[in-house]
Amino acid sequence: MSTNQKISALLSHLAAGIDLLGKGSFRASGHRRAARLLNGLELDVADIVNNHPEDAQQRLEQIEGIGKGTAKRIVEYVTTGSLAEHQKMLEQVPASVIELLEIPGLGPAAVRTLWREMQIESIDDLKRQLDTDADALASLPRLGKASVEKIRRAVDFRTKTSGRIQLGRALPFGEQLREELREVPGVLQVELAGSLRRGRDAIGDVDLLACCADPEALRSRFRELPGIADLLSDGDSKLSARFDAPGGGGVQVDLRIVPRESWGAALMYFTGSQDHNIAMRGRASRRGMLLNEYGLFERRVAEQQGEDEGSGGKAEAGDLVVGDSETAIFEALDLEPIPPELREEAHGLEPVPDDLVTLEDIDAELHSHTTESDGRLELEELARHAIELGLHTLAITDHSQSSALAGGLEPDRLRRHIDAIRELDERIPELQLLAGSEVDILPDGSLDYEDELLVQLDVVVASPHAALDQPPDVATERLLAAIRHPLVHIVGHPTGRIVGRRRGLEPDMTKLVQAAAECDTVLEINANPRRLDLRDSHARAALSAGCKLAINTDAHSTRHFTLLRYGVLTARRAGLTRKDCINTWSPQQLRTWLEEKRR
DNA sequence: GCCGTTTTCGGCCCGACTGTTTTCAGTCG
Repeated sequence: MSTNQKISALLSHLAAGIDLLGKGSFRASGHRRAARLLNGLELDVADIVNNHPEDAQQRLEQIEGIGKGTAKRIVEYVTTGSLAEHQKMLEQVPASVIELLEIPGLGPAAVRTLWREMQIESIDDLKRQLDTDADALASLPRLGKASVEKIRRAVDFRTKTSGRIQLGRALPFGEQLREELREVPGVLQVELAGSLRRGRDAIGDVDLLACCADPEALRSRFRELPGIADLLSDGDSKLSARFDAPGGGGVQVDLRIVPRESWGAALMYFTGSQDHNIAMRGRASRRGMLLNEYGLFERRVAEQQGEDEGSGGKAEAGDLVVGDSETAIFEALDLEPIPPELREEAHGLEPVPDDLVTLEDIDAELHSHTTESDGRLELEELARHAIELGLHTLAITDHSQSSALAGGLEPDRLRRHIDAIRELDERIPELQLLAGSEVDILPDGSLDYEDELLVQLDVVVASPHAALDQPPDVATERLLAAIRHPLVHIVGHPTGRIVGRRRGLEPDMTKLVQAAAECDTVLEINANPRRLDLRDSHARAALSAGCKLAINTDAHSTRHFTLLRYGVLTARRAGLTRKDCINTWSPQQLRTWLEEKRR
């Protein structure tokens, strides 16, 4: 974890403690806001504190959203390694009590009651109480039989699933539900919303938005969807259920039914992010308008009755300006439409480059495997498939010798493989076939083949595969060595993380992206949804340092080519444009770069 | 906690749904 992330986690935790102690919910949400901001911040606050010890506090306060309090806490954490206020909070609230807030349906008030009235201090305590004497729980103030059953189901659900779901599983699942609902007679629109629409690498639940001439037909179809396990709420405009997700585990799905005239406002509202919505509302407000999930309205100040007169009325919605289309709302607020992927705090309401990369722009795959190492397809099958997909360039990059389990090639076998690739390239003029290798970056930063062999390859993708739990400073040097190696073109899945499973390397990204920009070495966004590595925030940092990026599927089979869209979503979240994405280049432009990079 | 062409103090997104109440608090997104 970077320092930013560590402080962010501490502030979130502190916020939860403040909530439980009842010490002001606005203070708590202020901490949460600062935590979110730090998490998405490109620059490293530790650098600011270390490089400018005399005026670090003032420099930090320059950052929008960081005030005196947070600046002070950042300095304290970087210089001492802890936060006194957080320690003090932990003396009053056990960490295991804070964990209870992770159970859906349990908020600060309920957790406080469980803790104070029944000495329930952990999820295990809660499970035990549910098993032995659930009635005692039901007798607590503002609880009851129905609430307790809800909590029981939520606790069971939690033990079955591990939090967020990878985008690669959630998106096809959400799309399938969307198609089922689109078949309901009278349906006008059904769309995915939430973090799924924004293309985040992992999502907490699936949000669906619909409008329909016959809402009851839609509601009853939803209640009967295959895989539904538990209907959580069942109102006129909002239904919510837990589903058994494909491949085990479960996922919560929310369906909201909105009036047609509010479609755009509702889609915008439920797509988020929260920070984006707040920024949009703020912009509307400054322009004398009011934005909510029903539309963009003229703002009218309500006349106050009686004694309150003169104390300033509450703003309320006047005439509808626009509501049925997202684009129209952006335009009414003098903004170019912002695609869902960029509706995050890191992007703000900045203009969007008009050549933001799209799936259709990608014409080259620069990282793929054949049966020669651990791929499923023979060389020629793979090449033919690439042609069917309309690619003009395919790099064959089988594993190097150290990846023994993946059938990595010893030097002699690689030499023969290069010959086979070149021979095939001659035979199929419609595809530019590149002879490459995915060379292991060994733990010490050296590469898995001698330069004499590497130089014979058209393209070298260097990737870390082992020792992925190295300390950050060792990982930084290891990856820097690969980035600076004159024969390396691309660094593949640079951190080796697996979404939600393996943290992977945690190098100093600022140093890596600077070096990559200087050496003209390309960093990969590995499109496999298990990886999505570089992740969005790292890719954004790379772009602002002036790096070029590749989006590769790392294909081991035909199915893997379909994963490209996840890489593109991640790239768009970082703001990647066509010109900075080498997979969009022409065959000649690519060939020229590959050769000139080595001069 | 943060912020300021409505404010340096007093606001902070706000509506739907549920369950426990008997008019509303808590939770969620």
